[in-house]
Amino acid sequence: MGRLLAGSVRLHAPLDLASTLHGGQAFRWRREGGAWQGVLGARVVELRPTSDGLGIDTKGATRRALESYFRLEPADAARRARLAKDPYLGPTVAANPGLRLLRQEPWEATAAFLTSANNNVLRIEGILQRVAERWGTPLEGAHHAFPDAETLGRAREQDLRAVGLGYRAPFLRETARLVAKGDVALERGAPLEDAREELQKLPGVGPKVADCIALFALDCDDAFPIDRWILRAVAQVAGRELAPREAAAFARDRWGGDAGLAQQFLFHAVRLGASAPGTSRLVGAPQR
DNA sequence: GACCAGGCCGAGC
DNA sequence: GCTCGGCATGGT
Repeated sequence: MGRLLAGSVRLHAPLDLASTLHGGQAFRWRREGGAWQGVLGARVVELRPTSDGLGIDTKGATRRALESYFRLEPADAARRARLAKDPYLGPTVAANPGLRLLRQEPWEATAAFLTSANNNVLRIEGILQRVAERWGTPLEGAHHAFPDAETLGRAREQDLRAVGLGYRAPFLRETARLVAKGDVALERGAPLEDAREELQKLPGVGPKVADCIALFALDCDDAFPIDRWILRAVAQVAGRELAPREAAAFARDRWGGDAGLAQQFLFHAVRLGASAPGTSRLVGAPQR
């Protein structure tokens, strides 16, 4: 399978594939033995840690594409260094050098996080897989490209419901139509407030989903998506319960333009804690 | 059989 | 402006 093997690239950077690709940012990567397989654009990509554990061997994508997707860039390193000095977040940052923010394709991220509303990660993954299998272009290895907005805008609502979208089916369909028509632009480079306003024109996209799209696809590094998990994590940092609006202000004050990456560390830490009873406290949080 | 999941929408104040 | 109920679905 020459196409899958093409573009072999070795990355030398701390890159924890499990926490990054399976940590609530992206939903279409699959672990195959010791490797992770997914789709970037129209190409199947395979990622495998090197035997020394210090790098990643990749197939199917260019170095440029991978460095963009995993944000292997100076600005990210600087962000990490600043967060490492945060008294609460520092130990978590130091303990997880390979946890990264992703720069995903905007339309797929929009569809994915619209699907994520009031849903859980396992179901989101299943739904998006079925959407890709049903409407996406087949690729090698039983993978599929994610269907474009025009295609999903033409899908029948009952078919979208049948893959598990439930009441989100008409939202996804109408959102796809608006994006396909160009009525709503999914473009990088706009300030967070502008991106949020534009994204929330889409049905099924509210403040939280808009922040996820802005952070994980549109380069809004100050976006701070607040879900139930993050609210719990921020409460730990702040030492008291906060309303979502207060939590947003807290994050803005404390982490500013680094809030998005801070959020990913918080999400990782608090979810890890939830799956390991007795360790829910953030690494480095004060004893109370 | 509740309750929860990376919430949003529309109705009623 | 705000709060609140409803909502598809599948797993604990």
